[in-house]
Amino acid sequence: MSAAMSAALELRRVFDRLGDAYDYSAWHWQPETSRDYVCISAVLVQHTNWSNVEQALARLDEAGALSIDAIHGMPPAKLARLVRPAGTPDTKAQRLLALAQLASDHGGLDELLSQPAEELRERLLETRGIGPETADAILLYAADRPTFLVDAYARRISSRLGIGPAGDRYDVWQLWFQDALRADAAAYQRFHGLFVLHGKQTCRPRPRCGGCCLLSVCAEGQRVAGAA
DNA sequence: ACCCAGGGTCATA
DNA sequence: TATGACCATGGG
Repeated sequence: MSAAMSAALELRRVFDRLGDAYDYSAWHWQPETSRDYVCISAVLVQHTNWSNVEQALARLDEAGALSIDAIHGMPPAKLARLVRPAGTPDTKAQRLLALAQLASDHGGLDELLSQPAEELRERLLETRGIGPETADAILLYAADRPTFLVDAYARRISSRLGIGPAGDRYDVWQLWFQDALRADAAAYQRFHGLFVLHGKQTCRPRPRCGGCCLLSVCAEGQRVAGAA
């Protein structure tokens, strides 16, 4: 059996178990989630706990600024005040403004997102503060394009299972996942959501093993007795 | 009082 | 190419 094939089988098993263990409906980026919400929260969640993002989103909502249009052209200091709970407020305000400007340049968010996937990804990556992961979050959840969203959990969980490529290059990991798992946007959304739901739980950089994770290895990286 | 978070950019070697 | 500093708030 080829390495790619066994990786695919292993990953399918992992997602089956995660799907049994976690309630995917609790995941916050659902198909019906608005595009504005996805785009804004994708920026806010950079290196940030989701609970902080929620606080920032609530403040934006109160201010009537939970949309790309409303953010466009807003004074940076004002926007920074609103997103402060998400951390690095000045940086994130700038990034949101850059994204809103990009949308405006293309006739609005819907028009921007309706471009072919490759062009859209290029435009996003040219935008200051939007790197590969944020771009793919927007592609996958706001534009509904099939792209594997690689995050710290996807890498960490896979590495601890003993699969996945060496190193941490985004494009390498993405190709590896996509080669192993050919799927549509809905499936890639689910893969990502399940990785995060699980990863938040127990997959710290330096694992402290309190109860074991639901995969075949515990958070310390040791095999769990009796696990499949 | 730590450690951590679903990144990205920039400076250095 | 690869590594480290920096951003900065809130939760465990």
